[in-house]
Amino acid sequence: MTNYLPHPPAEEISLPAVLTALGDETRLAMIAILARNSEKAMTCGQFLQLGSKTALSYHVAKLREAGVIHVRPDGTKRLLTLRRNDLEARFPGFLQSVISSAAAMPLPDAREWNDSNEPAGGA
Amino acid sequence: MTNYLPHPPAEEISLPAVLTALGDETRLAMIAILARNSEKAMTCGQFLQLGSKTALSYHVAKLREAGVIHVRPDGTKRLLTLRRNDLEARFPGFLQSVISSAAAMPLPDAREWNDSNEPAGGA
DNA sequence: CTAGATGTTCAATGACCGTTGAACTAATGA
DNA sequence: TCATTAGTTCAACGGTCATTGAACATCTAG
Repeated sequence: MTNYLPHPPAEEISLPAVLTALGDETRLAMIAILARNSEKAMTCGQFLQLGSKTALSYHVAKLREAGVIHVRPDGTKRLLTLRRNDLEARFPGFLQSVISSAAAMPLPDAREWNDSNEPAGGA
Repeated sequence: MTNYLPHPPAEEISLPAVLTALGDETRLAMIAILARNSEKAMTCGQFLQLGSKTALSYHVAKLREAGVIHVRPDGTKRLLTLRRNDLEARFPGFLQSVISSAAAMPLPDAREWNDSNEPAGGA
């Protein structure tokens, strides 16, 4: 339960805050990608297609502070996961409808996000 | 079909735009009220509890431009209606989940919005 | 016509947004 | 130890947001 970064408790997640957090093309794309890969927790680096390191850091913080994602430090990385259960408990049906609709959207930067974009062979 | 003010066609309603439009306490309260009184088209004046005339005009324009509401001039008034069908067609389940969640929220200005708040006695 | 009611437009204002680049911290691994 | 990897922090910048007050338009009623 090592919880380094501040996350709002589930009961305090605010609807306007969540709507604002998702009302940005980049962040909406992020949660669409997170939803698609919900099995394997992703890192910030997986989203570099969507913006610079600095911009990503900013967006990740926004999503975390709004209660949309959970961020867990793991070594030098951050593991990102959607707070599906918390959001479903608070706003039933909401996240799923957003994800479904967002999945049909073109990416902001129009690059393909492979599901298999592991460094693979390593360096 | 007299359509004076510019509304985006249903197919062009954008999810980020809708999310941004709803990510404001005042506008979220407006659509919650509109949803509650969906039988009787409301006027801008019905929302004066939520802000000044000028602010309301601004928020109504935002909601209209995002495709969330339809605005029809009627004499000196404007009749506002939620674009339920258009939104449901484009983002299934989305609006309903937002409305349900927003209905459980406290009002921004914390005043009671009577369903029967006619000016009655006037000044 | 004059008054009143209902909204709009405009300029101004302070606040916040999203991005950038440079500098920085922290963990990994040879 | 030293370099690399992964992400953060900071100051700065231009842009947009939400609000205000004053002036304006427009329709309805008498």
